[in-house]
Amino acid sequence: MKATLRLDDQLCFALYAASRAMTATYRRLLEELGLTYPQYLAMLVLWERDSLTVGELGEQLLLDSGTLTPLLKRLESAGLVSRVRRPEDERSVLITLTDAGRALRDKANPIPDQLLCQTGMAPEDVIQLREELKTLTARLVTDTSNEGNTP
Amino acid sequence: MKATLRLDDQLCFALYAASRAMTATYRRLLEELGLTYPQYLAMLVLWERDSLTVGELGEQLLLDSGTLTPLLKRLESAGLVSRVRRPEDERSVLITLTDAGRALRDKANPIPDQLLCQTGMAPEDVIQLREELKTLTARLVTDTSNEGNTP
DNA sequence: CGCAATTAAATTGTGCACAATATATATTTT
DNA sequence: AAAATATATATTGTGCACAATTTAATTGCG
Repeated sequence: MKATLRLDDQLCFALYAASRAMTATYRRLLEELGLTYPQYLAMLVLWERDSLTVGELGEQLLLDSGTLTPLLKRLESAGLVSRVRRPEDERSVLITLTDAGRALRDKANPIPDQLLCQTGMAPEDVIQLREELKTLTARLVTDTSNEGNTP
Repeated sequence: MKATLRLDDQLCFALYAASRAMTATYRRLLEELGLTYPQYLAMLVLWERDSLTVGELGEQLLLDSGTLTPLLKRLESAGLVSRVRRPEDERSVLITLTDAGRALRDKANPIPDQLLCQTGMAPEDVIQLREELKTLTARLVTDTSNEGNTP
């Protein structure tokens, strides 16, 4: 059977709509932390392992310096991270949490549960969907016809 | 069990990464049509039902005029659609395909199958994932704590 | 060593998303 | 009918994404 051009049939649109709805949900949760959703993702990575280079952060988030540099400058302006050139290799920039950045983690702690609640899904269903999405991402990213892609 | 702050555990990030990977895949497919991915979505709606107002288009795509107006102006510059005020209500703007816009559908026809191929997924699995995502979107959007959201 | 090639970030430019506001037209109320 | 209200789109401003280019530092090679 041939796939159609109907909007309703497109996996891509279901994905795109869900991703935007999810970001909108986070926007409200993150408002009081003063973070945007992509900034929150960067903070998640830093809370797990502090002092990463821009490149290492980008590897986790699948984002390049064109996106991360201005985002990290905003986090720096907000007093949450510091950006310093690595002495042993001045090409890379180390991103390190400030005390305020580390402290923000406490305010972020309830967010994952709040979000789970908003999805109205059973935790095991969330896990299954999440893993399906990871598989899909891996297939789309590693596809050979994808060579030369960002980042 | 408590949900964690680990990036790897987040449904939101799996969704965000998958959506961006999907868009990147489309970017290559759409290059020869001269369309961006959101422009392609708008064209999908118009190919299904021509002559829609900006608002009706936004209802389908869950986008507001702040996003659509400039996008549609670019489609107009590309000669694919026309934008004219509705005579019976000059507040709304009718978006109508040009001959070139209608003709572009032929070039778009193979795309859904090409994409299905790139996902490496069985069609029935794609359908199931798509419907799960629609359910999730509906839950996130209709959530009462979501009132006052865009659009 | 000296220089080409490589690597890491930053910069520039385009196109979304989306909040907030403005503008213009239509409808309702008084 | 005039004023108030509502509706539809457009505009403005911020913050991503991402391609392409630039800048600066490091590595490799002859």
